Order: sequence, then structure tokens, then C-alpha cells
Amino acid sequence: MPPQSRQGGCFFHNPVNKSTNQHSMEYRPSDIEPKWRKWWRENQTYRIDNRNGKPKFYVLDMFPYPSGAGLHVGHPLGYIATDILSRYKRLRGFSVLHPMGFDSFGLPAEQYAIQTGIHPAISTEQNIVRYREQLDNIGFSYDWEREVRTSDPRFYKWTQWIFMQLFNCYYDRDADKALPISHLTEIFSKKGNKAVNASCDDDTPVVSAEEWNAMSEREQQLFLLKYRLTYPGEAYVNWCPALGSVLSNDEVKDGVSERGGHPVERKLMKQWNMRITAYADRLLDGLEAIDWPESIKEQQRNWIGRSAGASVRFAVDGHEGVEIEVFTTRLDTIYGATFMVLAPEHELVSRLTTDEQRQEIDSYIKWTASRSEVERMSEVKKVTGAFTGAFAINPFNGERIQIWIADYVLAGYGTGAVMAVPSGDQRDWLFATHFDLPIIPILDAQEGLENAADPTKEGRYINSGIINGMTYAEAVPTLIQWLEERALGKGKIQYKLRDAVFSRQRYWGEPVPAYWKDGVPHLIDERDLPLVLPNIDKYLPTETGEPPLARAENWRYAPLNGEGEERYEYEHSTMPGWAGSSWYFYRYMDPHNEDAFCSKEASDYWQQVDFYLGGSEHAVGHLLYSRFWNHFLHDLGLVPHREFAKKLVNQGMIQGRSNFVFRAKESFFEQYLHLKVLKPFFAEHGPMRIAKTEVEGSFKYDFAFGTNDLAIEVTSWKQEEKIERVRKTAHGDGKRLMVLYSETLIDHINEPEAIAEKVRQALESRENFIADLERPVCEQLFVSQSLLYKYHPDSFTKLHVDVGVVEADVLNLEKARRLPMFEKANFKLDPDKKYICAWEVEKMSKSKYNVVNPDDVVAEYGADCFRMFEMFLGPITDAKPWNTQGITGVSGFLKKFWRLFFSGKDGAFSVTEDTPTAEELRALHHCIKKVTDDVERMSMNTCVSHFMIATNDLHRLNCAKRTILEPLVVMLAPFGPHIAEELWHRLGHATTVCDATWPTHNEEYLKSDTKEYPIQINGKLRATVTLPTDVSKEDAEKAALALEQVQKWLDGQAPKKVVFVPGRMINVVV
RNA sequence: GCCCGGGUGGUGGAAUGGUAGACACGCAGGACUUAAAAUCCUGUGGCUGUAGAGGCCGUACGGGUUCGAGUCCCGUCCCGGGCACCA
Repeated sequence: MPPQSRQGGCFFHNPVNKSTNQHSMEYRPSDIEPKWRKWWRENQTYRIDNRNGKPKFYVLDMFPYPSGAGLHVGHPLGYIATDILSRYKRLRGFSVLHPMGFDSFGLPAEQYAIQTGIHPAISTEQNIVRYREQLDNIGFSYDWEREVRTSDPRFYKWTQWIFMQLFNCYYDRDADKALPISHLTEIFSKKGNKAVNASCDDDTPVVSAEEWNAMSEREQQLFLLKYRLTYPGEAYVNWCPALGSVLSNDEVKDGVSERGGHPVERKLMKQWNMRITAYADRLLDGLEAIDWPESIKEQQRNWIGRSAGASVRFAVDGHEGVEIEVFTTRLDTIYGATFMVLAPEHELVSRLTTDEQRQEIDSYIKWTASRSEVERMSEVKKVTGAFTGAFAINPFNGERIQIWIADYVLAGYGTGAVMAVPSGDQRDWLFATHFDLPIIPILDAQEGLENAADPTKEGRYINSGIINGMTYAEAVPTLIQWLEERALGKGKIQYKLRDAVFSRQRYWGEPVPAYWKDGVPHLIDERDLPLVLPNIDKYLPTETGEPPLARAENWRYAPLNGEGEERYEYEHSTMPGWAGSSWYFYRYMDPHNEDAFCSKEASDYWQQVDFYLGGSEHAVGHLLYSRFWNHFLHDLGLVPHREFAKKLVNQGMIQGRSNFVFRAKESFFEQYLHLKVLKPFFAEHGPMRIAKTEVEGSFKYDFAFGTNDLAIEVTSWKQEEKIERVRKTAHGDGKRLMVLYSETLIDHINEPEAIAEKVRQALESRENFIADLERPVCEQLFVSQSLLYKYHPDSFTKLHVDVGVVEADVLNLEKARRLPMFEKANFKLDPDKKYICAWEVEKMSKSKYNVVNPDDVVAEYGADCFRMFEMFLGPITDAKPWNTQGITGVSGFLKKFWRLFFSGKDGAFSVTEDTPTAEELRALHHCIKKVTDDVERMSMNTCVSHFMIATNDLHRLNCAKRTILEPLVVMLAPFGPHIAEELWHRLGHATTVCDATWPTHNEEYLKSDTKEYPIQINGKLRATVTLPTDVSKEDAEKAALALEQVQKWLDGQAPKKVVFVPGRMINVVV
């Protein structure tokens, strides 16, 4: 018996005392797991304080959207991994923040509200309760005191507050940070806007101080919108009149709405924007400083799409005043530009085309227009184009170059014009080769130009006027300076990034804390936050197409809160899903603060997220917008770091493994009858043939025997008309007719002899019409996948079947028959009496019947087993299909681990205080070393393996010693917290295992006197020899060469060389 | 087309340039049992073989570096993800 707890407060809570008297000491997760979850809750084991002397560690999961479908086994994969990391860090003495919350604004709840009229807050609350239950079931160490919900007014108050700060700021490029608008207006009033280097709209006019001061208040406010970091603008959206809503890009398929297939139109709508473009450079540069997956960084770089280059204006020969502007990232290649290509849609095409070329150009444009976007994009290798007859002048050398049009240049990109450099660009090279245009080498390092372009930047320029002999680094500034001096162009940085649309014409989102007065938006007073979402009668747009919030009655703002004062309309759109998730990680630090989104004290302690885990699908949405907001909050001095997450890891998706069954179609039964039943009769009654004459578009009979007057028709007994028709035909032909109901075949599907017997009787009978009078039982037949190859593939309908009734791809017939789809079904089984299902890996989703609920797995194997199995599947970063094959291995491990402690008589607790042997210590310390290393690098799957190895070793050694087992319990605690807590208390501890200390390994115990050295001959393993670990090179070589195996390979010769790697191997080179 | 991953037994997967296939599933055989479950033991990359010896092949394919390559380099093919002619 373990020594009893004496630690007052915890004594009553120590549930071990209740269960120690139970006679069986079997490992029963269903007993111990709920017990400890309750205990943790009562003892507030996972509560974490902001004030303590420990070093901090912040582990964050991407919080889930609480959907109605509940949690599936894919969600917890990341949560388990971070839970292990968190518990591990805690055991290593860190104060760990590991919170969870809900991204609870979103479309599905709104869609549900539209259908049912139930307020999204209610359905969301229900879904959250369900998620909580499911999460709690898995034994996570979240501090639920810190839970956040983005749809909670106490939370979105601060989302709105941050929005207001954005509205009140502009981006000052000289200060390289956001500054208050008041700073801007001060400069405007003294020096005009030319004195400010700030991010603003492209069309912002230059105003002097006088002009600014002469503006009305309203005009000034409108002007300032061009600078604010959030501002109302106009944007094209996918408007679907039939659904009365705006759709996201992926809700639109082939120009119609995905749901319902309604037409979608591009509509210009007033939308709030976020001036994220102001931060483009910082978002790009910031990537260097963070430990995020390269693929995510790359996606963000591509999204930001910064390209440094130059815009150059080309004059057109014979067209005074006409200039074609091109943007190029390789200005250094301009002397190699031997022609120019315009998009067929380019506005100058018609003007520049000469009369001789007019017809060719027109027909090319016509042809282009007929091609779909897909064609234009996919036919990369095909070169097409047409010459306009016009010539552009290269500003650097005055060369006349031909102007062509080609559909590989798109009007929407850049200026819709390209200067073509065939020696450096492969597409231009193909074009030049095809149309026999000149190719001029421009760098002495370019090679193989007769076969392909060479885009190198190496070497020195040739044929390149003012940059001849220069390197790339020298050439670019020289060219730009030349251009700028002559005002023919300028150095330019282009971004693909656009300002982010921040409005949604939806109900279930954060209201924008602004109201409209004379067409100008104003912020509401901070005192009036949160601006709470009003109730409305229907969750749909108004008849006039206004967003749902326009339905709210009397929802207007009184800036002075005065009675009888004029009230103004609030903004009616709401914020997008990414608003709340762009800063939520700070709220966890200080979740109940009513005076700030997060106190300085809290953010000073927790700093930034140390480890963030989530899916890569958020690469450019959430993860870019969060960085943007964080940079902004940092500019305001509200958060300590520019980047909110130091390290990010992507978890792989757990895919569903769908199972399929095959339902037989009519034609299957004819094939079946032929193959399984009729063949034995051929010898006797001649080969079966199908009557050639067609009746009413189908064959006369399914089967008829050559030497017998019997015809056989296979059909459903419900097809009374058909049966009657065939019967008449048979009568006319003088044939006897047997009708075999397909349902009868289904009833006897696994016993073809029964049907054969019916046919035999029919053949011997003299009756003209033979059909069963009994009504068959089954109506549908499902054929095992293993039998399909015998039949025509079109004879089956492939259907998803609930994976819950399939075990290892074998259909559980008993369970399956309870499903409606199999209610009147029979199954054609393979010779092993099994129904084999087909399988495919697909996204896990309700509609594919492949969703596996963690609760079911937890109920069967326990939460600890579930946790460890998910980890055991493989590296967390890899995508993999869910497959419980193999869970028994983890389950067996836990039982085995448990038995280490209960190996006494009748499974009594049997841990001893004996001194461990060297071998036992080696097993333990090897495990400590491996698991510690592996947790640090998030290799949870190999950790589980090492626990298994240690357990197997200790079993073999019959080890039940506290010195060995107790450290193992501590190490297991992050992985299987329930079993560890139970064993920890059994070992006599009264406080939680979470506060134990992670063991450290002692290299001394791992040392071994001998080592089995592999002996290689020319790098191939040929023998092994056991040598002292600290064997000298000479002795090792001597021992190796003495081996019979080695002598055989040496064949009397001396070795050329012997390589000895101490502690590793010996390689003899012959 | 470009960018980023990846390709290892029947399966999931191990392997700081140093004994490829740890650990587990599955499968086969055995022990215990009236039986089953549970548990335990043995075997399990392929071919060959004198079969508990030995040999050959083997980490997508072809080369290379190295005493030694799953790992590093070059080229090819295939799979997954991202971007879409970004000039």
C-alpha cells in the first residue's frame, strides 16, 4: 500500500483512498479518468497566475470555430501536441500559459439562424457547450478561467476599440510607424500634405496649408479618410441577388453560387478597408525574425508580392505624344529588349495598328476573345501573337522595336505591356524564335542562347550602352538614375498586396463602432463601447439590399447622449471573421480586464506566443492579418513585440478514411445468373443465348436455351407490366417463360444452388409460365468489393457507408442492418463470409460519413490511449488519414505499463523500494534522454515508442522499483495525464503529478563496458564483433582483421585502409 | 510554367553521413484456456540457399561526392500543397 497522504487540504480530494479497496487492479480508464478530471477541476490544477517567479512559456492553439457538427478526431491532434508540450514545460519549471477559447462569430451560425430563426448567440452557446464537453473528455490542461469568445461583448468591446485606434492613425513612412491623425492635421495646417511622407490613397491630391485650412470640417474629414488605417471605400464584391447576400470567392463556382446555383454579379459596394499595404514592407521583413515554417513565409511573401523594378516609358515611332509604360523587374536587360508585347485588350492597340496589319490584328483579337481563361492559361507552350505594324523607341539607345500583341500578356496585370528580352526570358525567347525576332545577348555569362533563354544575373554586360562592363549590382542604379534624370521613368516598388476589405454584409459579427453624419463616418465615444449587436427580426438583408443590421429598430447613435438630440445611423456592416482572431492571443493574458484589452503588466510578463500550432490553411488570412494588427499595436506601444508568435508549427490535417459499399443495379443480376447458375446447364441444354430480336428497345428475353424451349427473364417482382409484356411475347414465340425475380436472387444470393434448383425444375416442368408466388423479402443487394471484378463495373452504384459500421474495411453486418440504407438489403459475401468495403482518403466531413468522433474512441480505449494514439500516428506536421488500426498497440502499452505497478498477487500494487540494477537504470535513463530530446523537437510519435521500449525492457527485467518507475510516471504525465496521476498518487504523493519535476538523465548509466561493433567491408556490413567501449584504434583494427569473415574478404591481401569511428563502426577497405 | 514539401516492408512510421526498416499494426506459428477474450513467446523487406550457415538485391529512377549515402550534390519521374503568364 502506498503511504497515505498527510497533506491536509488535499486529503479529502485524494480519490485513491476510495478505490484502493477494490479487489481488481486491472487498468480501467473508465474508472480513473473521470475521477482525476474531477479532482483537477476541484483543485484548480490548471489555474495559472500572472504573478509568479517562474520563467514563462506561452503555448497557443488556433482556437476553433464551434460548428454544429462538433469536434472530430482531426481537431485534437494539435491540441494534444501542445498539451504535451505545455505539461512538459510545466514539469521543467516554467509557468505555462496554455489557453483555449472560441472563434465564435461566423457564417454557419448565421446560416442556421436564417433557416430556423434561432438567434446565433443561442446556437453558438450550445455548440460551445458541446465542444467543451468533448475537449474536457480528452483531459487537456487548459485554464478555462481564461477562456475567450470573440462573440462575447466583453471581448469584442476591445476588437472595436482596436478598430478605433486604427481609424485614428495614419502610417508615417519617415517615422516608419503608425502615428495619430492629430499629428497629420497639425502638419497639414502648417505645411500642407506635401510635407508628409505617409501611406495614402493613390488619388490623393496635393494640398497646401492654405487649401487645407480653407476646407470645411466635412471636407477635411473626407480628406483624412485617404490616410486613416481603416477607411470606408468601395470594392467589388460577389453579389448574389437570389440569396440576398455577398459571397466569398470560394462560394462562387463557375459564375454562379455554389449553394443553389444562382447568378452572381460583380457589384461595387461601400466597404471598410484596412490599409494593410502601409505595412507591406514590415510584414515582409518581419518574416526574417520569426521561426515559422518556410512554406508559410513563402506564401506570405508571394501574397505581399513585392517586386522592385522600374517603370519605363517608351515613345512610339510616328505617334507624337503616345507613350507606352512598362514595369520591369529586370531593367538591367533593357538593351536586350528587341520587341514589345501588349495585351490584346491594351487601349493603344487599335490606335497603333497600321492599315496593312489591321486585318491580322483584328482576327487575332477575335480569336483571343473566343478562348477561355483556362485555355489562355493552360497552353503555355503554344506561341501566338500578331504584329501591330508599329514601332516603339527604346529610350536608352533609340532603337526601333516592333510592337506585337499576344495573349500571354494580361491587361489586368501591371500596365498590360511588356518589354520583351528574349535572351533572358524564356517566354520571350520562344516568342522571338517563333516569329524570327532578334535575340541579343546582354551578359557575357549567358550561355546556350541558341537553345533557350538564360536569365542569369552573373557576369558583365555586353551590347548594353551605358552599362557595358558593369555587374548587375552596378547596372541597376546607373540605369535608374539615367531614367530619372531624363524623366523617362523611375525606380518603383510594386506590391501585389491590396488593402483588406473589412466589411461584411452580415449579422453575426462585431458591429463597427462608427456612425454616419453627412456622409462622413465618425467613431462613437469610447465610453459607449461595446457597441452591442442589436436584435433584429430576420437575419437577412433588407428589401433594399441593406445589410441585416439596417433592420434594427431605433438603432441610432446620439453622440452627446442627450435627450431629443439628433441621432445618427450606425454603420450597418459588421466586421469579418478575422477581426477577433487578429488579437485574441493577448486577451488570454488578461481575460477579465475591463479597462484594457490587456494590461501592460500582463503583456510584459507573457510577452509573445512562444509556440503557436495550427493549420496551414490560415497561411495568408489569419496569420498575415494578425501580424498586421500586432505591428500596429506595437507602434502604439501597447504590446512588447512586433511579431506576436515567435515560433509557428503547422499541424497536418487528419483526413477521413471513407468506406464504400456497392449496390447492385438490374444488369448485375443477369450477369450473376449467367456466371453462377446457368453455366452447369449449358452442356445439357445448349449454350445460353440472348434472343436477337428486340422488343420495344430491349432484348426479347434475358436468356434462352439453344436446345430447350425455356426462356428466362430477370426482373423485379414490382415490374408487373414488363412481366406481362414478356409473357405475351413468349406465348407468341411458343416459348415457355420463367420469371426470376431479382429480389428472389437477392434472398438466396449466397446460395446459388437454390436458384439452380429452381432452374432445373423449370427445365423439367411443362408449365408455360413459371414464377414465384411468394413475395421476396429483400429489395436491394450489396456486393462485396472483393467480388466486383467478376462483373461489369457499371452494374453497381458506389455509396458512402458510415465508417461506424465498418471494422478494418469489413462491414459489420449486424450493425449495418440497423441503418436505414440497409433496411431491406441483402449482402453478397466473399468466400470468407465477409463483406469487404472499398475505401478512399478524403476530407473528413459529415456528408461523406467518415467523421470519427473522439468521444467514441475515448469511451472505448480511454482518453490517455486516444491522446497517445493520435501522437503515435506520425509526425504532427504530416497529413494522414485517420485509421484506428494500430490503436490496440497503444492500448496494450498502457495496460502493460500499468502492470509494472500491479504485478503482485491478484494484481496488487507491488512497487518496492529496492535498489535498481544497472540494466534497469540504463532502460530508464535511455528513455529520459530520448523522450526529453524528442519532446523538445515536437517528435511525439517517437516519444511514445520510447515509452514502449522502456516498458518492454522493464517487464523483461521484472522491475517494480520506485526509483525506476516514479520518473517514468512523471515523464508519462504529459502524454497520459490520467494514468500518470493515478499511479503518482498510488506511489504515495498527495499533490498533482503536474507539479513534479521532470527527470534528467545521467550519462553514467548509459555507459556500457562493451559495444557490438559492426564490421564493414567496403562500407557493407559483413560481421559484428563485441569490443570494449573504449577500445583503442589499434586493438579495434586488430580484432576486426582477425575475424574469419574479414580474412575471407581480404583473401590474403593487406587492407588498403581501415576506418575506425569510436563507438560507431569499423570499415575495412579492401 | 514557377515556388515549397514529399517518395523507405503488406500498413503507420524509425534512422546527428556510420549495423536501413526502431516502435506498433497486420499476418503466421506456438503457450495458457472446455472455448473465447486477455496475456505471453517465436517468426516476419525481397530473391537465393546447403535453409538457425552463406550469398545477392533493396529507401522512386539515373549519375556523382565519400572509406561509407535513405541522409549531401546534379539530372529525371511521380505524388501532395501553394501561386497563376507578377513582366
